[in-house]
Amino acid sequence: MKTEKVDKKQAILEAAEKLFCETGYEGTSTRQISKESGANMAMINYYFGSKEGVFIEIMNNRIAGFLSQLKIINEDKISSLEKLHKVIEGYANRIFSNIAFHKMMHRELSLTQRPDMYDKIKNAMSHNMLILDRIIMDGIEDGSFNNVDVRMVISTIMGTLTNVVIAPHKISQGEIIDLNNPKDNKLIKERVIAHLQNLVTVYLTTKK
Amino acid sequence: MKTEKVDKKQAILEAAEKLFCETGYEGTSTRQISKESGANMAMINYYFGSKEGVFIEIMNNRIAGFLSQLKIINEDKISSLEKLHKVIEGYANRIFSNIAFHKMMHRELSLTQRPDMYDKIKNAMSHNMLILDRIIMDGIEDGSFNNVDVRMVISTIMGTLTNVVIAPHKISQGEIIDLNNPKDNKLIKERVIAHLQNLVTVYLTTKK
DNA sequence: GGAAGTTAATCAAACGATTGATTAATTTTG
DNA sequence: CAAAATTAATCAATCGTTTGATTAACTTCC
Repeated sequence: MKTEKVDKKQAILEAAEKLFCETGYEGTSTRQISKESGANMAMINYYFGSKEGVFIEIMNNRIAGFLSQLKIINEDKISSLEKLHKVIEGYANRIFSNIAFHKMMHRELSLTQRPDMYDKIKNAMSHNMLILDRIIMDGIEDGSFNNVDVRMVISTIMGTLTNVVIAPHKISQGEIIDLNNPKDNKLIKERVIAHLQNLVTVYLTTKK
Repeated sequence: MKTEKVDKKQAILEAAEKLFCETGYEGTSTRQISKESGANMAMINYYFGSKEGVFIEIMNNRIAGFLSQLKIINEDKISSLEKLHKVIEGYANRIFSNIAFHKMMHRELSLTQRPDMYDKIKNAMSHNMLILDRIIMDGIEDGSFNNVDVRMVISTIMGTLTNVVIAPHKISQGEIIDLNNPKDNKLIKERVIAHLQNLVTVYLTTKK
């Protein structure tokens, strides 16, 4: 029996996300999406109205999941430093579990075009930055953190994570690191988590 | 007299760079480049062979300048920490003096497409990372630096700088930061330099 | 020195291919 | 049967590139 009953709508979304990640929004044609998803071209407009509609839906889905995660951490009854460690771990896990999408997000963020998308990503990011901001500020105010440049520390945390997944990876003892390889992915992820946690601990809590 | 003699070739390069930075490679048409530069469409292919030829020429020009800068620093007779501080300052100055191009570089780096361009950027980056690697390794070997995860420290330095210029900028005491505004640009640049220099000093030289 | 030859630079127009989108007809489904 | 889903065919618009012709400046040669 061939009751494959693959949801065409979902198939389009998945194919489009894959292609957008690989070749960018402009670099992906609706015909490619059609072929990759197995759906007829017209289905794209039938379900999403337009190519941009597909893009927006993908972004909305992803960002929705992004937002809810970190709120809980900030309400834990733990020290500011422990909160920070948890946030770093949470960020890293999310980014490393979908590197391609994270790349795409940054790509679209660096374009002045598509202002609605830019605003959406910007808002999602700002929200995350706000949580980090609050945690670090609390730590400074209760005296457990040094009086650092909060905004810059946030840039360091987020920038390091982004750089690790985007920047070209060097050879590690003769073998090329491939973040699509689950083993390498896990290894690098744990390395950057350990590094960042150690870094913020030293930088924020070392007394002069 | 109508000897305007504007170098069309240069005009195309400048217009294309501006447009590529603003709307991306795929998002920019040869007709736009033609209109913006005042040159006939055919001139693009006449001088550069193709649209991609223009892109490659722009990249080559920029990267060429990028490479020579940092070599000198590493040959100075100063401490590893001072070298590191100088490199951070050098990076920051270069990035902040041409933010749009730096964005474009990162955009193209996140695309698996256009492998020749990817390789070019990757090589340029790798070279810079190698210099940083050498400086930090030397510091570790002569005992002036802690035994840190060198690759991750490099990601932190480069990632922080990139994040500051790419990530959306928050409101600072009621006013929006605009890195195209020379005053804001200088301010933020000095902030991130001070932050990174302080960060690496604390992280690399603080004894446990 | 001036006619003849040669060159690079520039142009408008057109090329075939591809783009995102839409139509109208057909099939599937409830 | 009617509504929803799917299809092939087609749309106008735009894409990057190429063409053939023209201009203007410079060499070459007698």
